[in-house]
Amino acid sequence: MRVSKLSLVKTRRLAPPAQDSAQHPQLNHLLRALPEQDFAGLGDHLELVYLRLGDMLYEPGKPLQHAYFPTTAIVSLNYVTAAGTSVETAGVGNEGMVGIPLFMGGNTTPGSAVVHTAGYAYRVERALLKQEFSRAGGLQQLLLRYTQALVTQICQNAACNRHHSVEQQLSRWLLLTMDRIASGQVVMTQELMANMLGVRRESVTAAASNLQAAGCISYRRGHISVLNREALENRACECYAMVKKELQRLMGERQVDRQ
Amino acid sequence: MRVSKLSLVKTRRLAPPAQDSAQHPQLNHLLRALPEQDFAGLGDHLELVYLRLGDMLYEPGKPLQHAYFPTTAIVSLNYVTAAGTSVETAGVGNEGMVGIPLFMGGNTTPGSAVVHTAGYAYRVERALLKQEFSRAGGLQQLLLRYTQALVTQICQNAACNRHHSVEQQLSRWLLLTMDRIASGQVVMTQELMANMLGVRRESVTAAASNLQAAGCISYRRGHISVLNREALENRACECYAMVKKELQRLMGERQVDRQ
DNA sequence: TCTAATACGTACGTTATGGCACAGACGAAT
DNA sequence: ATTCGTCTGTGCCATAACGTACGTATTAGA
Repeated sequence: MRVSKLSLVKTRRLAPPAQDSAQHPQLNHLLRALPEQDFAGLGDHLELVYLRLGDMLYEPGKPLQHAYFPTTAIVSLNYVTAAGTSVETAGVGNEGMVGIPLFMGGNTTPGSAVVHTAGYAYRVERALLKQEFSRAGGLQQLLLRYTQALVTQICQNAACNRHHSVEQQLSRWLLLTMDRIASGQVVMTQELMANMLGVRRESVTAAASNLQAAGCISYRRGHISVLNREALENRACECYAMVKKELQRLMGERQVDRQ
Repeated sequence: MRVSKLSLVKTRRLAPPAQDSAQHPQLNHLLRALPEQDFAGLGDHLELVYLRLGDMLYEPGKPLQHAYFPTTAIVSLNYVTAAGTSVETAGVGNEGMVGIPLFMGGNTTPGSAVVHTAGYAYRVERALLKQEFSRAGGLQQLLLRYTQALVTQICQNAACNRHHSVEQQLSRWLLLTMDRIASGQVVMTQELMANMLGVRRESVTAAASNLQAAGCISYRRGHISVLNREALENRACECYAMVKKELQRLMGERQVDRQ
């Protein structure tokens, strides 16, 4: 039985790089989009944390204590089946927030949230987030909008899992991940990518090999770079574009609606 | 290319049965769970409508005009891929509501909502729902909780699509559907079920045939009955139980939280 | 520089599902 | 009762992805 290794990641727990000073809440798109008066309630309580690869931000059934707004970290929302296999239902990077159930009222989920790209995030405590959310102001509107974008991503994943090939899915996943990082290089083993996609490691190897042969990407031992973005987009299914478009529509330049 | 026929359903558009009088908003679990003072704002504006098989309650990208609270109808939330294939991302029956994007702020979705079991629903107009939602009272809490339950269902579907067999998925789908109807009999062709699950009709035939041979169900031309529920649950993946449990946890007897 | 651990490549058989084609069976309407 | 449209059963082949096994390459650290 093939079992997810996500929760077993044994990794060099690198200390956070020294340049914390380069971090700023505005690097997170949600925090940046927040009108000043709404940000005020959170600002003082934002805590900068370094998230290491493999850190589990929340576990199935356990109450969440914080909401996280990633800046350079990327977090994967996972489901693990009874048989031990896993899938990523959605990814969260600097465009979003981890901890939706906090304000939805459930406090827990049957899924888990695991860091798949180490980096920084700002976090706030559960009680404060709930309090600010209940003010029914800009924060609430923004978070609800974001939730809808997240739901779109999850739906698209469900469709993608059913109908698209591993190569298409890998392409989609790479594009979505690249959009969340500044470096232009994904640092991740094929084994971990396979866990995200819920496929065999060998299938990822084959797909990556194809993509490299086609000149879309280049990779070496735990590092992937995109060489030709357009070509990669052509090999991906429409799911990438759909998710992107919907995120743009919901979170884009549009001001928070004052209704 | 195999294409979803959901939107092409050509069906005898049966007139609604005469016993409308048997309908009542309380048949919908959300409306029933609503505290009196919260229900008051909606009550007068609820409109009873009969939903016919194949009716599309909303289409990709088109603004929703109403929210629907099914009583005897069942609605399928679908995604259609670029290639024309489809999947159900979630189903909505008397336990829920169709039209989450109304209060999430997006007004539209990239998916669609199609009636898969004809029946009744109460609906309210978009503006009214938004207004009542923004009161930040019991209705808001209830709808947010329900949204989380729905998200759970979608996530579970995503995992299920990846890892479980057609037979397991058919079993899960049947159980979820049975829970939403009073008659104990699902009225639906295998072709439509195949569209829901995003698989071939022949795969459904094979799976249904197995389940019948095992004594779990019995079926004839467009009608399926469950003979042995426990046996069917054993053949389903854990996804059914997970979704059920989470719905119970979030929406169960618990009173709306007054925080 | 060597070694061990880790990551990636490849290969072979198995299986579930898909695509397609067509036959048989049912049931509603004439 | 017959007819015709619809639904279901079955068979055949193609293929994508899986399970497993093992070999090779790269990197970190001694």
